[in-house]
Amino acid sequence: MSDENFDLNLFLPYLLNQAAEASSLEFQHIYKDRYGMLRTEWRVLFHLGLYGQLTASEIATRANMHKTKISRAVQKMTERRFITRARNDHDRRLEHLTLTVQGKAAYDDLHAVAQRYDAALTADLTPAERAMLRAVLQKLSVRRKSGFT
Amino acid sequence: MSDENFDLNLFLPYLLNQAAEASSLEFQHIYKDRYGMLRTEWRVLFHLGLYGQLTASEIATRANMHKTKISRAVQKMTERRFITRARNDHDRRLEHLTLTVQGKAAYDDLHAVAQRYDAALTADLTPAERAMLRAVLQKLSVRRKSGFT
DNA sequence: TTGTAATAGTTGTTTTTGTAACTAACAAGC
DNA sequence: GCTTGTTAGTTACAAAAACAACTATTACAA
Repeated sequence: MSDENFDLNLFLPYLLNQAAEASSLEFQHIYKDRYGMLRTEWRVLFHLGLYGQLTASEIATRANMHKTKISRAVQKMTERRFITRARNDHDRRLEHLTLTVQGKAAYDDLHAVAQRYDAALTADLTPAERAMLRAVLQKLSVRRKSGFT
Repeated sequence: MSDENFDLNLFLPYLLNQAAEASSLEFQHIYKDRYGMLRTEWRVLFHLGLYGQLTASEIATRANMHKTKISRAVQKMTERRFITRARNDHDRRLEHLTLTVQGKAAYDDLHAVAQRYDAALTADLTPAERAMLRAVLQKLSVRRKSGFT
């Protein structure tokens, strides 16, 4: 139609979304089936597993998720004994989150899966391609403060 | 923690999601602000704009979206006079969708924005990097029939 | 102090999505 | 003709996300 050079599959935001969805699909099934987790919950689990004790806000900032999402995820994961919460005595607004033994076990399990999963996804890429891909994606992940028209 | 080599920002599904979200953000504001469209609606618009007359199922297949999403998007866009529907006389289950003049205008506008937007996103990539990125993302976009554990 | 603003986190309400069940139309075998 | 199965699309209900308003606590300045 109007421009033969433009194809929806070449529009980066669209293409990225397709790739993100497709590549998340199987992994999503795994954490859902094994632990009944939602995407947000899985992310919280990994943040705590990888980076240790964090507050809800810290996770929200690191993961670019709204605090209400974190709040509800933490609530559910606390009920299910994956997380323990501890008030900070010096600033009682803060709550430090940590994985329980059970939470750590779930994390270790999914962490191992994630590594293998990632390896499988990138199996047919050259090391150079892998490195480039990650570098470019990191760049694209930076939230630009708008100014586009 | 357990493996120093594994960082959440190196886990491809996560990284892809971050990049997809970040890179969609500004564009999302544009089609939402200008035409009150949702992501699904924007996608339908582009499919019809780029590929001409299609049925709902065809769009669903091409865009990897569930037919209920398409159905609702089409309904809203018909109300707003962006799309016209026409029954197929030979198979009255089918409905051919076409953009109205207004729909075409919206498409043309957003299409131009998309091109500039894409260019801006990839401005600091070399041509080789751009080509490689798109090729890899296309590969990753293919729905694999599970079989992972 | 005390009043104002800022931050952490929660709760309530509205949108949007996901899933399953449904209607209508066609196809193919008997 | 009649079943039985399949496909296109819609609708209804449940799950999840987005958004705004809220409480509680701290910071800080008049």
